[in-house]
Amino acid sequence: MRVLMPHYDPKEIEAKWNKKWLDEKVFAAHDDSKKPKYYQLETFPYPSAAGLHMGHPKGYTAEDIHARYMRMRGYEVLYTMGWDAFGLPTENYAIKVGKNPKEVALANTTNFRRQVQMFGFSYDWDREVDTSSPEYYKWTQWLFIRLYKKGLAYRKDARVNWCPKDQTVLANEQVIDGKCERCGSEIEERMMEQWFLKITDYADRLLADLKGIDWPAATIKRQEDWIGKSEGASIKFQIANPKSEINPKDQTPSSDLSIEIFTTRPDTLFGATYLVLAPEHSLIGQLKEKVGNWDEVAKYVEETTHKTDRMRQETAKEKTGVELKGVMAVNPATKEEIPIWVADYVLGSYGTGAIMAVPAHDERDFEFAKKFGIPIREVVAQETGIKHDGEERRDGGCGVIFDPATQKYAVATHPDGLVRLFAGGVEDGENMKEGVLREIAEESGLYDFVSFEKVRTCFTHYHNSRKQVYRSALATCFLGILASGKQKERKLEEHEKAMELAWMTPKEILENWNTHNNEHDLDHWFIFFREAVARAIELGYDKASNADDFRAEIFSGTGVLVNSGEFSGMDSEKAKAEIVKSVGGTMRTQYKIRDWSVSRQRYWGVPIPMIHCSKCGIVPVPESDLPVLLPDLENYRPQGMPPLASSAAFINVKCPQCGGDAKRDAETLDTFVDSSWYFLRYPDPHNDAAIFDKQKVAHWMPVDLYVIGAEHTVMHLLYSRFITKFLHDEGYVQFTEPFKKLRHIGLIMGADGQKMSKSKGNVVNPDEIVAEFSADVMRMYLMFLGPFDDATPWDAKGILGVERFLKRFWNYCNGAREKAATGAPTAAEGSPAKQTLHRAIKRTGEDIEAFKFNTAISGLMIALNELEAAPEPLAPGDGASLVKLLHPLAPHMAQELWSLMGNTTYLDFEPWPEYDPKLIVQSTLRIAVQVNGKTRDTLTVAAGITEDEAKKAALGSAKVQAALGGQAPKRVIWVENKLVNIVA
RNA sequence: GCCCGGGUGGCGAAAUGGUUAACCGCGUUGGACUCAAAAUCCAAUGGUCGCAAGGCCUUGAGGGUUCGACUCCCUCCCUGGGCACCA
Repeated sequence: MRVLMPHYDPKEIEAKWNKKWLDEKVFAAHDDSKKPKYYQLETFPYPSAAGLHMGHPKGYTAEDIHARYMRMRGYEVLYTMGWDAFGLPTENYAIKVGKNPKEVALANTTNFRRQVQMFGFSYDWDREVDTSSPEYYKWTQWLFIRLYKKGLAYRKDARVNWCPKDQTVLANEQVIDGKCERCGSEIEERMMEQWFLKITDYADRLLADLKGIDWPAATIKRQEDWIGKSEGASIKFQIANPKSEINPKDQTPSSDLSIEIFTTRPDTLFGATYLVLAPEHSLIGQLKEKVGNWDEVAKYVEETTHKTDRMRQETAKEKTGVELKGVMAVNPATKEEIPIWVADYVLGSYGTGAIMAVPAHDERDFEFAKKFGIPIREVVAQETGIKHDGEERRDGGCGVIFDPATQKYAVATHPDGLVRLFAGGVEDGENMKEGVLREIAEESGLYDFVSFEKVRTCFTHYHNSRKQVYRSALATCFLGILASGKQKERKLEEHEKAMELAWMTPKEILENWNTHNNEHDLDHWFIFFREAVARAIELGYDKASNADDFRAEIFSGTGVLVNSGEFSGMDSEKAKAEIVKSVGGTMRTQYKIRDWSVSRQRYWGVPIPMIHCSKCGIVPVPESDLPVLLPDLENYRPQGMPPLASSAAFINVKCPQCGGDAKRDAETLDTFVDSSWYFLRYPDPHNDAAIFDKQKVAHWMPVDLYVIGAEHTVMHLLYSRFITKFLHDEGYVQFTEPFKKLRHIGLIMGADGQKMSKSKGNVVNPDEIVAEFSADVMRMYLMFLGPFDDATPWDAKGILGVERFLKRFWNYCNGAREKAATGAPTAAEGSPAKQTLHRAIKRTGEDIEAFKFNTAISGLMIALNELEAAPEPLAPGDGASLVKLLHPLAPHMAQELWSLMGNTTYLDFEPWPEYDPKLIVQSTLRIAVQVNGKTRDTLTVAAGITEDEAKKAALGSAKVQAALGGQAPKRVIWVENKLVNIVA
């Protein structure tokens, strides 16, 4: 008898179930459900004219799998869709096709809705939101007014990023490499009065609350970097009365003028040899009368402030600046007068716009000081070697001697074949330089130098092997340039008798001492020598060595203070607070994050609900008058001024406060404001009396799982966190973090491994794939391609494997059902087929929870392969379990199979099958037998074998004996249920 | 320059200290069915030497730790992404 199997027709099946799911509102989330809640959020799309790109269905499929799985696990799942419909691309597209943005947006969302419904995503469609609808943006405006009333929305004249093509201002985050994120035009900078949101007030909390949320570590780090917390100090430098007589007419007392700087390294204060003001610094103007070279300064300020950040960055390699001649500042630690410069390597927008420059310990200051010949004073000695208890202190120094005549360096050679620098301790009554000169003369006889100058200081820990003591020393290195080869008679101590003077190239020297430095005793010599060679090259004496191999490097780490008055000898970290205190400075925390610029001079956005009155100033629109509707405009194109300004009907209004003539704000809000709170609306999407019902939000929030593209790691997430904290402070929500768990979607690349883009011609259209295969096949293939958060290329052939699997799955399930109906025997308790099923139950559930969809699918493929090979089909109940496993991944087929089994329910509310741990345990095990870590045999043994039995069996293996070759085992290692390793 | 990922067959990838690394799938080769093709099914498929049995080699390169390393540590190379004068 031939069984007539139902034909698998995905088009029909998918259309049928998609319609039923929608019509019967199967996935409506019930506020009053007794089940535990689970809120799943996915980035609501920006509905572009191009329709879904591959990234959308990839992320949405993962969420849908998870949502359906959670429903089967007994959760009441809130899972929704909405549209981030305001924004520039829609407006630009509308301009291009000569239509109204509203019309374009409607067509786009309609197309997006059709597409996502085609995939069968299990959304609660009654909760759909659209940021461009007045019902939604009424509350965006309300939120803005609340922020304003708390002083968190304010206007300031600011340098803004202006996109000449889009005719609008962009947030810093929307400028990529100096170009507009959207259209790629080169950004200009303009001064303009703008609305800002004071996110900086929340910087500390935005940083602190990153602890304890389940987000990818890299995303947390990027948020931390963006917030950019620095602990430091601000210190005032008094301006001294001019020393010179450049401008004798200037009688203003200058003692009350001071420059406040911010530094993270107050420990280096004694090394501050000049100050730098940013070109924007207000003090520059105040000093006009005192500055001797005002014209030059003014010209520099003019030039640099008109440079955009982009242009500053492009010329960043070369430092520029002008000294304010005739004005000096007083270093509060050394009381020394130091020059003041204006230079654009200091940013006006960070800290106080002024710095103390410490060229010895800051890369940028070093570069600048070298270029302009400003003194470099070392105040931190690098610590080298390994610290030991009971060290004795003995300071000393060493010399690197260069002979220009032979282009070689002098070192001391010893019978042990190693080389050392000439070095020694300082004796009473000597300073460091004298001591080192004396030691060199005694040890090498050399004394006739053109120059002998200090190179670098280190604080070193070492072991004196001759005296068997641990020592620490402040060690100073000098570079001596030989004038002549004249030598005095050497005066060597007993232990130095074998020492010889040798001349070598740097390469030879480094090769010789690098080999025996096991205690790190000579780390400082290594630093000294490299630095001395770099100096010799720089001074023009050493012409043979390669400047790239020996580049002068400043030390910017922490260490032991030197040349720092009473603080000398202290640990630089510990000295920070004390130095700040001693000069009357204050410890202070600084952030990189800037306030959020939200004004946009475009049409297609939320009108800013503010009124400008000539009498009352800025007055918010009364909440009862919200929403301020976006008017329909004939000409909405930007023309350098906001489009709304051209509409007299919109712009002219009576002041709500005084009743006089006033004007509405003509700008619209950045779309990131729209999307910074949409997740709070889904729990109560149709509320007309409030932004949301507190109870409903308290019930559903926070979001349990948010799946989002990795491109949103900074802006959207930071803004959403900010708004959440604000609403918390206002008493609207009781949590402070909106998203408990976050997962990122890896890109789907083109077949060529490149990002999909129209210009590369490697774009794959989801509509076409679904038409050619089916929604279920496409869902499964998107998940099967690779790990969810990895970028993986789309392989047009690979999808065939998934299609074959689903067809086989269909045939197997129907075949098994019909065979069982004929009364044929089915897989019994304990049979291999039954074991296969239970292993699959375990694996599928675990992998879905861990977002390992590729291995979940692979596991089901393995299971199907085994089931097809099994002699008997699964019994009907077990077949039902198998169908349930498929359901989250390919819901249309699973639901159809479920229905063919005679069920009338929806699988989403059927319980996920439980696996029986007893069925998963194997009765026999395969144990690896290794000899010296190489597997030589495998044994099949009964489960629960003891260590002794296993070892005995392993040693009895002929292969093992052959591999041992007669050697007696030294040791036998047993790893339970896994292997025996015989070490011979 | 700095900070994160990543490098495994012809391809997408599994395995994150333990059963001779490569599961699952794509592709390829051979076979069955067919007049033929598609579809489907069966078998083979890391490299290398060998008629074979079998041996040797293999997770970017080199070192190290370990009884045992794709997995942990160090150095380097390549690659994707982020930040980039933030004092």
